[in-house]
Amino acid sequence: MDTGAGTAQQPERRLRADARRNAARVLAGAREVFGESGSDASLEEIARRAGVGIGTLYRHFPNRDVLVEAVFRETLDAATSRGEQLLTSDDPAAALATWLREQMRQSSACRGLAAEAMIMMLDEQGCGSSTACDALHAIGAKLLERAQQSGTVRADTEIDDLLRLVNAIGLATEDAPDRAGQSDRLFDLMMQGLRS
Amino acid sequence: MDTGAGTAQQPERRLRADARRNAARVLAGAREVFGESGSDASLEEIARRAGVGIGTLYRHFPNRDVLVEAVFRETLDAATSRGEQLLTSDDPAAALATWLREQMRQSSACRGLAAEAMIMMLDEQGCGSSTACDALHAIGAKLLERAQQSGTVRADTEIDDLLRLVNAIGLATEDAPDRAGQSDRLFDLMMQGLRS
DNA sequence: TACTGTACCGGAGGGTCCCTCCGTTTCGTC
DNA sequence: GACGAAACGGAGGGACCCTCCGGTACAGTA
Repeated sequence: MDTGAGTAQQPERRLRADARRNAARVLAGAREVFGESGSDASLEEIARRAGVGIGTLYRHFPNRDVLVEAVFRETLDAATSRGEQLLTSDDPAAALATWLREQMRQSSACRGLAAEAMIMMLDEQGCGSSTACDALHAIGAKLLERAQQSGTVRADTEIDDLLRLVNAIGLATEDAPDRAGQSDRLFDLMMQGLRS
Repeated sequence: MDTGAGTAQQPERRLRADARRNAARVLAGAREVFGESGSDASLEEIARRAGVGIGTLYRHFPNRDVLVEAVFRETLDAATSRGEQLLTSDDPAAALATWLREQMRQSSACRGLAAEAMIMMLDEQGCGSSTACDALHAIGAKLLERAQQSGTVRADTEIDDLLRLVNAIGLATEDAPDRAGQSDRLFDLMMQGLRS
């Protein structure tokens, strides 16, 4: 989890023990509250839940986006490992499809938090400063490349587009009456379009 | 524009002249402010811009969604007429594609307001009470049906899915570095998947 | 035109949230 | 234990949401 430095993974001086503890608490509270109310949940509620003053929350996470990104980083890491695992599959097209579908499922979890966070990161200049996001992209690109080399997936596609689309589907079907069914149909449509 | 009844198009008793005037002002203000700040703009700012008390705004539009929907109704109507026009095209697949692409373009306008509004409506039970939205759906369904009958578009698709996806693309590429290019690529991918 | 009932106006007010600032507390080190 | 620095936490100013109700002005009637 690395709560050693609050926001980013810079030079990183060592934090005091209480600071480390509080950052972890805020992160846990944020995970809880975001999960309940989406990424526009009250930061004061998060601080309350974490048993921490609002000032402390702001010191560690100077704005909402930083906090969302921090909460989201674990998810990113998990997706990256999952991608690495799928890279060894002997059906590259299926591996890509599986990975993307999992991304979509994930993105509509947490009341759209994951999708929002992902799209936010995609909007910044290539994931901005987030190495976790870069890693995810790299794995995705590899999965896509393998699928393309196997000849079953269109060559003129970029992972950035696919991730964005997959997250868009997750987001747009977030509150749909038949969410699972609809997102699956849309996903299939996308995969259909992806075939070469 | 029909500001005769503020929220919906029910039995509609006649409003007093000042009430009608104020509703129109609020609507105009809302269009302005939503356009600048997206659909989570301040309602008080809208009231200020309209030169109207906040209480007046709330009487005519009891909550934010109603106001967004009212602002959005014109757009909906325009899209519906455009669809009717395209129904006479002799290339049904191209007509569908054109119409959907225009929907997408529209949906990323107004800082995502249109897409949010559309998705909101799709989430309610079949457009809820909005006849404008129902009309849009009906036209879209006809366009799709014609394209399907021409044999160039998959038969197992519903207009609801397509509208949702198209709006999702608009929404997800809203702040993208290369918005137009990216949304076009994603749209093409979708259309590719739509071919039978 | 003056009158009157009422539909409508508008803003004060209580609640929530955002974010900053700074006096106080706690940690780590000597 | 003492001390400097790091971190805490909550008060406070500003913005927003939405409701409520005293006041205003419209639209019929005489």
